[in-house]
Amino acid sequence: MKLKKMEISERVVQRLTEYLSILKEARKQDNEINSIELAKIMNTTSAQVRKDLSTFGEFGVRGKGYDIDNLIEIITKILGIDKINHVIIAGHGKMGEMISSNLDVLGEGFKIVGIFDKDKNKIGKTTANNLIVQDIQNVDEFIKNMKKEFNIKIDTAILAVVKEQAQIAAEGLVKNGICAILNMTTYKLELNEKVRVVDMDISAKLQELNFWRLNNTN
Amino acid sequence: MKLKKMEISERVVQRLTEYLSILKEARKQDNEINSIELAKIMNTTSAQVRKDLSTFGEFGVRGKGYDIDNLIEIITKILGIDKINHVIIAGHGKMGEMISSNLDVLGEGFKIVGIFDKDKNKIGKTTANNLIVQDIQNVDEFIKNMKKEFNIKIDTAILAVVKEQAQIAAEGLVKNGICAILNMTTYKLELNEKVRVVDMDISAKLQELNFWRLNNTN
DNA sequence: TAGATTGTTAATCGATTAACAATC
DNA sequence: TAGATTGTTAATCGATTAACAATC
Repeated sequence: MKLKKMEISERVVQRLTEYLSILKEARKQDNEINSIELAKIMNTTSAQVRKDLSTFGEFGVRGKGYDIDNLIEIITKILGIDKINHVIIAGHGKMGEMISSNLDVLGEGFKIVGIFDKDKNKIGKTTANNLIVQDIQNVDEFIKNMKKEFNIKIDTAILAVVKEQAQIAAEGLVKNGICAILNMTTYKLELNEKVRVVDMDISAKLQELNFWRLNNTN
Repeated sequence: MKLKKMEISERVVQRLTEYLSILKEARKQDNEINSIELAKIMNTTSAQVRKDLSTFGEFGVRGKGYDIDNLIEIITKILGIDKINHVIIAGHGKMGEMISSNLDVLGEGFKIVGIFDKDKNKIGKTTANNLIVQDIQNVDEFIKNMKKEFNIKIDTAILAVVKEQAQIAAEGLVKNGICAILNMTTYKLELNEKVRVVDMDISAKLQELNFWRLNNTN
């Protein structure tokens, strides 16, 4: 598979994840789909669907449409979830626990290999997925060890500490080689721009929703 | 406070929630902030900050900047979280449980007043916040009752069921008057366009993050 | 071949930013 | 008044969409 290399917008990547979810659902009914059908589910135009997909290559068949399995495979590769990506969780409060006891929420392509907290009462406890909560102080050692012993490079973390600890915890992770953070806190992280951060804030999303509920113009 | 009524873009509302979070943090240090400082934290331009805010009115003082408390109050009102918004949770699995036992994640302005599930083993159980999990079949009755007895109108729901049940559960909620849904599932809901849906999908966000990690051009 | 749908170009639309008059 | 920063206009940039040649 040849992928074009170019400037890709955040919007396109967001939609890519939506396409993937839709395609997996559509696959239950059919083998093929065209840009018109995809657009309808996405609430957009067929032109956008075709343009989005053509960002990465030519995956369709003129006169027919797209093979769903093929498209799923391609998007899966583009998102890098055709392989297992090793992830650590920083913070084993309610949110961290929810994830570690419900690994399905991560979807395919991700594996939690370490869970860290700074609370002495939590450290040493075994989690639902049979990992042991480790001292966040030892994250450095852990990452180095995973590399040395298993040749597993860990550069992604889910940040699920309390918001007061978010910045300091994130900085610690970055210091130890983490360059991708899923930020589950409300805190707006200020990090080296080389570090990728994706925010995932329930309260912010609820606020958005509430605004639209109150200003519904539909 | 006069608010201009006009077409407001989703981007602006998203940023509004970010401004609010930043302002609350900044308030710990200072009383005032200007568009340049705000822009720096937001990774954007001061022009955008001023334009965003001026969408809703004139809140700044030329030559000085913005009063943080004032701005917090205004944005809080714009987002409708100066009042309590009553919310129900549909689905009391790991995700629903995480929220109901960790109400802080909702932020200010939201109150969970009902929790529903279809699992007979869960119905009747008392949750961490002292609510009783109710049969999702009775959501209709519950909403009517809240209106009649307490004059509380419930139109927002957090959808935290398993993805296989997402569409059918959402349709049920909408039938009973819900018009705003925070969708915590991976399922792409297809509902009447009058219904506002905000998606909050961990796996999708992880996928996005993974893409950028792999294609880091920073 | 005729019909259908892609991939892509060009036109349109909307969002961001630069620049500056207004004004504290 | 001089200095600073807003609010807003106009210019720029980027994203969406319409339209159509390419082609299955």
